[in-house]
Amino acid sequence: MFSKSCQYAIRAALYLAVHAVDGARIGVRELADKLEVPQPFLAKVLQQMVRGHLISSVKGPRGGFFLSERNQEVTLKQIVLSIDGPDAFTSCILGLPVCSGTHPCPLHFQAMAYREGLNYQLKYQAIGDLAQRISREEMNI
Amino acid sequence: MFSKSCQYAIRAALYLAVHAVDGARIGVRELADKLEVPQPFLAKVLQQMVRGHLISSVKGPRGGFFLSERNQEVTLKQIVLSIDGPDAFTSCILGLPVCSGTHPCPLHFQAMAYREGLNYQLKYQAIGDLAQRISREEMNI
DNA sequence: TTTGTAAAAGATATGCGGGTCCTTTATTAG
DNA sequence: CTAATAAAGGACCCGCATATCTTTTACAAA
Repeated sequence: MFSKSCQYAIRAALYLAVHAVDGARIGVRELADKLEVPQPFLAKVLQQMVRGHLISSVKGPRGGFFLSERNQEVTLKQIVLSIDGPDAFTSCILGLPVCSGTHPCPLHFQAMAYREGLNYQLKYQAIGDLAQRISREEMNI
Repeated sequence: MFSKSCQYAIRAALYLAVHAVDGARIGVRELADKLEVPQPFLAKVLQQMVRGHLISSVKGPRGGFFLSERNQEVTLKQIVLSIDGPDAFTSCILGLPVCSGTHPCPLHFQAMAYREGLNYQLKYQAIGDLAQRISREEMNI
């Protein structure tokens, strides 16, 4: 479903939303440590996210990554779109090049029903909001 | 979601169910041709399916692949299980090693709803039945 | 202005799913 | 029995996501 990059991206964004509060910044080191993912690779994903304006960063001492006000409004869908591209939700589950409502594959409608459901969720989950739920319910990231 | 191997497997099984009727056999050549997939790779997938008793084959002249009575009862879920293994539906959508109802990731319940629905469909779709729907509604395979 | 720090950037490696090729074995038609 | 045919099996290759390493750039504190 999601690529490793995308999974890391989502988890990193959520971690920042929960922990990089009140102007605090978090470095790759801590981030990679807490998420238990390879540090150099995570760094790549993070800078890709910065370029896509999904998260923010400052260099230098006491620098690191964080979420601006605007970043808090970013939805999970935007992250997926930015990292994995637009095909993640639209491509045929059987890999057919042409598969639509009018020319469906045998699994088209089943797959669509459930993907649209998830799609809808991601579309309306802003990182900031989700972060509150995570803190409240003590979820894993 | 599904690996290429698994997609090919499902499509091949469905093609056989629709076209390899009345004791007719179909060779890799035709199968690869009609499904528009690489022939040697499809051959691998097919023999894997034979070993898993998902489809049947006979060697020699007029040989090829086909579905026995028993094969017709095979469900899509069995195919997925046999090719992609049991993690296809159970692994965490964010890649967390531990993610369950009691220790959920932030997307656990949304993802579950989505996957369980599809899972249910696959579990109860026998290849033979699905093939009839495909013929009836002239679907792509 | 200098120095330490941390991200950005670029170049490079690796593992594995995906894909190919070649040889062997089984079957069946003649 | 033989020859033709088609699947089975083994060995191999390749591209890309994934991962790493090194150098450069920016910033902040003193």
